[in-house]
Amino acid sequence: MTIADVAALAGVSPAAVSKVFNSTGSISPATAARIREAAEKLNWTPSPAAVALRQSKTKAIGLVLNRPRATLDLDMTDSLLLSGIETVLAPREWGLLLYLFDRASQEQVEFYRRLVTARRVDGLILANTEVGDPRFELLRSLHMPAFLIGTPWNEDPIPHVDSSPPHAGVAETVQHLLDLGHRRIAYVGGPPTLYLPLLRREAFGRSVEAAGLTPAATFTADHSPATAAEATRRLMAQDTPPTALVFETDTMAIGGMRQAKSMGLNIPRDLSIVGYGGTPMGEWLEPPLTTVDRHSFNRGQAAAAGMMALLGEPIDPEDHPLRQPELVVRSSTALAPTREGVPTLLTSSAAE
Amino acid sequence: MTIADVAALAGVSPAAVSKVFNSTGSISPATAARIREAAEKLNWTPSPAAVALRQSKTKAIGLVLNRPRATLDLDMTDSLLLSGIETVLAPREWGLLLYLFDRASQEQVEFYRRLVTARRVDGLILANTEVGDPRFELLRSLHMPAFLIGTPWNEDPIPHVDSSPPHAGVAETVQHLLDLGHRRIAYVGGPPTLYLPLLRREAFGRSVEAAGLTPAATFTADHSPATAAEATRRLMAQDTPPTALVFETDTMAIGGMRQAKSMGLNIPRDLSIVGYGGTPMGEWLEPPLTTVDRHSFNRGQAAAAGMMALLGEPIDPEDHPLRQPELVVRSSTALAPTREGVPTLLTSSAAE
DNA sequence: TTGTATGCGTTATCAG
DNA sequence: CTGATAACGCATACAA
Repeated sequence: MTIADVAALAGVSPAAVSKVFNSTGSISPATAARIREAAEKLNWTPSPAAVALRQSKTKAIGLVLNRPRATLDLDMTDSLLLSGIETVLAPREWGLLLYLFDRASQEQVEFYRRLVTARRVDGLILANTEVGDPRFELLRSLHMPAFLIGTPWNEDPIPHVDSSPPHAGVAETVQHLLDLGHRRIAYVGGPPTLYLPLLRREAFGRSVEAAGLTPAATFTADHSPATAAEATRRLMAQDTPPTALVFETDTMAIGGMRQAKSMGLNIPRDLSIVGYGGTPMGEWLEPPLTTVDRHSFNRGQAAAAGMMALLGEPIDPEDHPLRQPELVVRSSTALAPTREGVPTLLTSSAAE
Repeated sequence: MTIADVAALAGVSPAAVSKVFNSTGSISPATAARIREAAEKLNWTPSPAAVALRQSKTKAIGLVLNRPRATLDLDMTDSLLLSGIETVLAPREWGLLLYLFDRASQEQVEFYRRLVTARRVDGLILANTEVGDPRFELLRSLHMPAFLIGTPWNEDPIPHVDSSPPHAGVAETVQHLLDLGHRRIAYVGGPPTLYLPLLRREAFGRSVEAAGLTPAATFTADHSPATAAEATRRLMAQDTPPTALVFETDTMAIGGMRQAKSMGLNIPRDLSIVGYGGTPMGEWLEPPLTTVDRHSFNRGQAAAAGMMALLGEPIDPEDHPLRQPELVVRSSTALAPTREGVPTLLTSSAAE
């Protein structure tokens, strides 16, 4: 089934068929209809391979997900991202190629270089900005359109989509805890290589300082629940442990929550916990997790729309506006532990 | 950068280059080396578009995931599957296209028909067999190679990978509960449309009956945690509630666990809970979830290897053998509640 | 408004 | 063992 068959059936030239299907050139409505009908009858659709060869465009985009073994498997915001992207591409008949990059087993520059020379996609959607991330420049120098989900770590002009500020929700989180009377609020972050988490932790520090408190933070080697649990253990073993813990990700919060409970702490009575991300699982934890929902599905849609626009596809990114992250208050946060029956909330002086 | 450039640099014809890169025909080692060197220097790789056009092969496979809105977003075994597949394809330079099928918004036959006429992939990996599933025949009639993760509902010869039996782990689960002294074990299943879950529930019934007990089961409208929670509520509100609940999926178990706890039940003291699937999150729930780990990552690898073999790629599926599901006993299961201090385990007569 | 001719980058066939 | 040539299916420039 080729364009020639359709042309023959419609009694026209292949060129005419092509023009109709690309709404280029001009074809009389009558013959256009005849052509469409013929194509329909033959169940014909332009061959992506031929089109790709002819136009050097694949109508496919690639999504690169970093796969830090321990984390991707646990957090599901990536699934939502994926889902959102596919939802935008599919109706437009664009393909979505999935690439997993495993830092542990491959060299990054080489990885992207191969991706580019493979020429399977017209553009790449990236995520997980790192401090000093060389990918934006690299891809630009390789002439591969790229779109970032997140914010570049420098002034790089790479098109991207992210909430503004990127750490949106952190200040609200702190305020929420302050409102509940918490004065000893600790932050549990991961490694400082990922940029967005870094911004969040800085934002946390600013918010806490603005309230006249001294920020306390602990950092772990990765974002896995296991290391977050260990960090929690150490924090809570102190003489004057925090009354609230803010985790850099939901995955960490889950690990921390479990650790706290295994230490006999009641959440939220003895300790309030907040995550970040909005994993759907949060709602089903015990207690349900207070977190900042980043609306990953919508984020994926926005990114896909942005990428399509970047590639010249007729799409209005405004149709897929990014929803700002929002603090979702569930039951893992509550009034700070009282002292002699008086909620800290009502005392006039901060606990420290 | 085309094959011609490489040929020129190596001082040979394009055909020679092609032969070297496809290890077809015969080329003297000397010139072959020269050609490889030239290709390396020019950073050349065959254009997938041109190859696809010429050979009508895309070196890409598609993975179709059914997306029952509420479920995909919660359970992560799909992520693991994806990850496993990609891990096998990437090193061989095959692409992985992701397709999401949303039953609610599209007609299935039409969906697959489009997928086939689009000719973007050489084969399709399917999952989530349904009773009466028409896809295997459909794709066969459309001459699209398909590989199933799971088991066909009928005698369909579609190549597939699954544990044997498909419900492996269920009997072990029941035995585990019996060993703990449970006699009132209820099953919480989802809709009867999905075939593998159906097999599991049947296996549950058989195992329980074999122990001389009467199987009790409740079914919900979908596999979401919300409906599983509601089912749990009803089950536990009975006069003589079960002492153990077996859920059809981990996602359901999570919903059920939360519900039970909100009813004041202590898990596992008052109620034992078992899931199925092996979601990585299970380890971090409170208490950690006893479940049957299906090794989804490995399952994905096996499927990818099977699909590649089916498509004639030189790969030995034996290199990616399927690991059988295994019961992972964590803390959501324990001795059945005692009567007057005596564990049911030690009484000679069953509770009912 | 429509048709013709050409080339996109490869590989398979066949002749050398 | 190697090279010339045609064809894969389509879209574009240009001629009609």
